[in-house]
Amino acid sequence: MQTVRDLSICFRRQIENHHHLRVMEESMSGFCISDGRGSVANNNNSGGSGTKCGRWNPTTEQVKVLTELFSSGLRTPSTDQIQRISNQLSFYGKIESKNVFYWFQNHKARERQKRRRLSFDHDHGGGGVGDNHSTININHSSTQSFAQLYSESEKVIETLQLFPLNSFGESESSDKLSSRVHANDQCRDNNNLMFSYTMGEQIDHPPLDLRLSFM
Amino acid sequence: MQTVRDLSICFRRQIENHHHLRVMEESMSGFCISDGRGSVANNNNSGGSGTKCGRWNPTTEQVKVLTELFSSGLRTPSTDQIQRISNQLSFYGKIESKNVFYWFQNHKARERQKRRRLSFDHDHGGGGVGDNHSTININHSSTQSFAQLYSESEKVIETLQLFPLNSFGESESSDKLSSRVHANDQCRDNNNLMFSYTMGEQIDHPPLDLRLSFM
DNA sequence: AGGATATGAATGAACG
DNA sequence: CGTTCATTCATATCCT
Repeated sequence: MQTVRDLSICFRRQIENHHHLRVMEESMSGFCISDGRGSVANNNNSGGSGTKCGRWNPTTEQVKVLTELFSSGLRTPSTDQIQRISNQLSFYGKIESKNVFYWFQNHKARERQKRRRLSFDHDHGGGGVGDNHSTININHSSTQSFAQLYSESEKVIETLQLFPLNSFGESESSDKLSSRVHANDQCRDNNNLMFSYTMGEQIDHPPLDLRLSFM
Repeated sequence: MQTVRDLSICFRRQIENHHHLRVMEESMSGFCISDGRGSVANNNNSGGSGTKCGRWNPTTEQVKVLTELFSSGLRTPSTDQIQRISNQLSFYGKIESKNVFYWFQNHKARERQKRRRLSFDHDHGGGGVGDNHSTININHSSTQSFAQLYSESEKVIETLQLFPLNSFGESESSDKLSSRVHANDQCRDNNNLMFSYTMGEQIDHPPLDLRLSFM
């Protein structure tokens, strides 16, 4: 399943077909604190499915669908959408809605991170001209409408994908950054007096009167 | 209008080549479920070397106490309580009141979110294990005694006026240690349960309805 | 074998 | 309060 890695970078690049297939059959439920690293390496072929447990291991089909959705512009599915997607994907193997949730969360974050890194490099490398427009930045947060589209005609999705559908007139106005709390006082530790217990092991409990200290 | 977020990110992205310090304080207290963030436990204080302090990293003891409080029924501590709790927990390591505030916010929110997802998953995937479908509800499973105490002190939960109050001018100010006004019911924040989620439409959806073949 | 990378999962912090 | 972002941890997988 090394496809995933590459997929994330390009938009809609066709997933490399893998040999194989192999429906999944896991059915292990919930958690299964894998006893140790040694657990099965399960280096099966690309199927990548039947992992032991403990962590969802998406099927190639699942990844494929998710990726396509993502490249279609879906970035932050609503709870409702997550559910639907999850239901759909459960066909290919075990999956929970939270998996879908995390998947999008991670995917989005990592894409952003990547881009950030790139622009960062550019900033230091060249004249700072924003020449890297290679990214579309679909920032339409209107996931709701998307839900509609999604559930009805997938054709429209394509539209979304084509362009932001949102004027760029929006100014950044990054002057504000007021930030209410904003932990500005960082690194203020080391005023904790006395030794730190945590080292060796359990300390008794020191001030545990919390509960009793109600007013 | 991205505000602080966009700006702050660029600065943090550097501290990462760190390659795990993974202290792994062995032996701790009995078991280490390693809730996500593993068990870095305190990397703050005690050494002060890293001073990485970008973000609060709760010690196991802190988490433990917070969790107990939560399971006792405390969900939205008042500023006052936050203060107290923070003070108490500072014994175990660096902590600020805002951390406590956020902790409860997050924990509460995630509890709900999880519950929501679970119900969904069960409704459609698992074959209807429990219904437990709506109306959240606090799970006072353990430490009932605390619940008792807190239910009295809970006072008006809605007093959650944002915390800024970093001014620790006065000390504990345990002046009125008996302002137990009324033992009002604490669980007033668990009455939401929105998301109607129309049952009718999403039911089956043969697994491949996602027709993403648009491209 | 072991390091590097990819990525699932979790969570602190913050926004609207 | 519900969401979203950023960061970190834990693994699985890949690569040398």
